[in-house]
Amino acid sequence: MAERIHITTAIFYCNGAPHVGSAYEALAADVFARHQRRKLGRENVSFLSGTDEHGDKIRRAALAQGLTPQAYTDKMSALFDEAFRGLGVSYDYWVRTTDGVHQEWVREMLRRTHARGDIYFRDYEGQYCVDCERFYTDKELLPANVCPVHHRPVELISEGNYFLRLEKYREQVLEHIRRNPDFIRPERYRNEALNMLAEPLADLCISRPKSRLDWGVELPFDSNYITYVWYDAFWAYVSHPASRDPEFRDKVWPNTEHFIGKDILKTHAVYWPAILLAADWPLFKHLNVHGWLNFGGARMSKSSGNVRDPVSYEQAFGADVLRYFVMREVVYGLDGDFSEERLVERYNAELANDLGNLASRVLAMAARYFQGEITATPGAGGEEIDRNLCEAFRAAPARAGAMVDELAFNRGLDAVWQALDAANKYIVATSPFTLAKDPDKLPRVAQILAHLLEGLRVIAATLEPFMPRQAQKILDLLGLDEAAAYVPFGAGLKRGDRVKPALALFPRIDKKDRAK
RNA sequence: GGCGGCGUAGCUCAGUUGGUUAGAGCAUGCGGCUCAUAUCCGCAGUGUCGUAGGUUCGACUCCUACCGCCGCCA
Repeated sequence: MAERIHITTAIFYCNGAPHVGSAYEALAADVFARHQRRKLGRENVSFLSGTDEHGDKIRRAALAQGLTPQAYTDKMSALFDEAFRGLGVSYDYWVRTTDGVHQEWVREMLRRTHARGDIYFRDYEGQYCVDCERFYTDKELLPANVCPVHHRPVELISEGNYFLRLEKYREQVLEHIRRNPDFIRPERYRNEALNMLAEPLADLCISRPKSRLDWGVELPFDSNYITYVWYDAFWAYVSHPASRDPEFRDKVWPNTEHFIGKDILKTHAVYWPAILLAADWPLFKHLNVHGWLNFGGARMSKSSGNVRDPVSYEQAFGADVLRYFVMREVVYGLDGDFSEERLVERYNAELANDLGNLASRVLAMAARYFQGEITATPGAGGEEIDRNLCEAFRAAPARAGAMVDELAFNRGLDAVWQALDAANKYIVATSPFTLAKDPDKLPRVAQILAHLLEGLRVIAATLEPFMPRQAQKILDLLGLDEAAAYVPFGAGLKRGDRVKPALALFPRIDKKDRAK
């Protein structure tokens, strides 16, 4: 029986519009998910994303626009959903933390954890920052009791609250990370997590009194309180699929791949595992941590004003071009730089000249010399140069797939481009356009084109996770349906198949045009 | 203050357990082809591999110190 896996992005806190940074995370998870579906079968992969909609920041953002929190989050969640769908992000679940199924699930987990004795009540006094929605110790604060993140004064608040016994699970989480070297990847973040778990942990406050904040999930064991936003949000990874499928907990959840940004490493490497264990849930498989997407060298953030709207890039270049660029340019786990100039450079050199032009010249020759008909057997080459080319086409998908499994998206694309290079060199070396002038040599030309067309087919199939629409366009040009498109090299196109005339898949971008 | 990372060709970066004249892509110059989106192919480069020491027959790779940039924790 095939393995079933679960893939998640972070649940986006929707107090502002989505930007290229959040799109990057969704795109990385989507490329991974699409690849896994090809590998494991559509029905064995569930891919989840959604919005985190509770908490004080949301409530205040809503008020600022004269909306109720619910009306505000309806609007914002739809905005995220539309932006991601427009980029081709293919999640199976779009979870909102304000929906009924989710809230009931959170209450059930609270009940369960409380019954196990891992949630307790005590009085607490501390310096509270409304923007961070958390308490600070005195030494964490800047002079004059100012929040180190927002540089705004904190408030001294005294209240009773519910706490989760974090320290109780610290050793267990630590041990799990030690025994599973790739639990948190890349390794640099694993080391940081081990550091965080090296010292005793203060228990985690998971409630807020309704008198102060009522926009959240009510505690099942005390109606005067709601749960703190993080406790609620984590369970969004679980609530819907677990409510739908009783086998989810044991058969699917342990194979979960979380995609998160490095800013929320601590919550996902320390709090979330403890929350799971306290609720008697197993741990997930991997925490896949990515870096920042900078813009022109500067950190992209709302305060610096260089936040870029992913939709504007989608309109300018197309979703697939944006997807290709961020996956090719950024090393997963490290910070990357988003620059429009780099994007145009890569577009022209790699998409237009290498990929687009290869498709164009091969299809043009097939149309010109054989009216689009394949009159030789693809993949069954006689000469050494043919066998070498076919080997390149066989190796590329395997290599690319292995790289995506390891989150090395840029190297996966590099593997595909090695096959493209081999194809372009093969054309020059065999010169089918010269052979075609001699009618006796047309059988050889047919053989050359058959290999190239089948190679193009494999390349399109391999690129599908990265550029789903353009890949489909190439497969359409080759006249293939879904069943024939995603098979190993040599098993796709057959003698007698017909392909369509060439067209420019990626028209070159003139830099001068874009400058104005 | 503690822990960790990075510093390689003009630009962006590869260099997997130390082993022959240190690589790729982009950009630049020259040549070839004409099927193709003025595309493709070939050739040509340039480097005190952050600095100074050390270990070794041999160091971009290991060790120490320092300089610069950055991250996490406190």
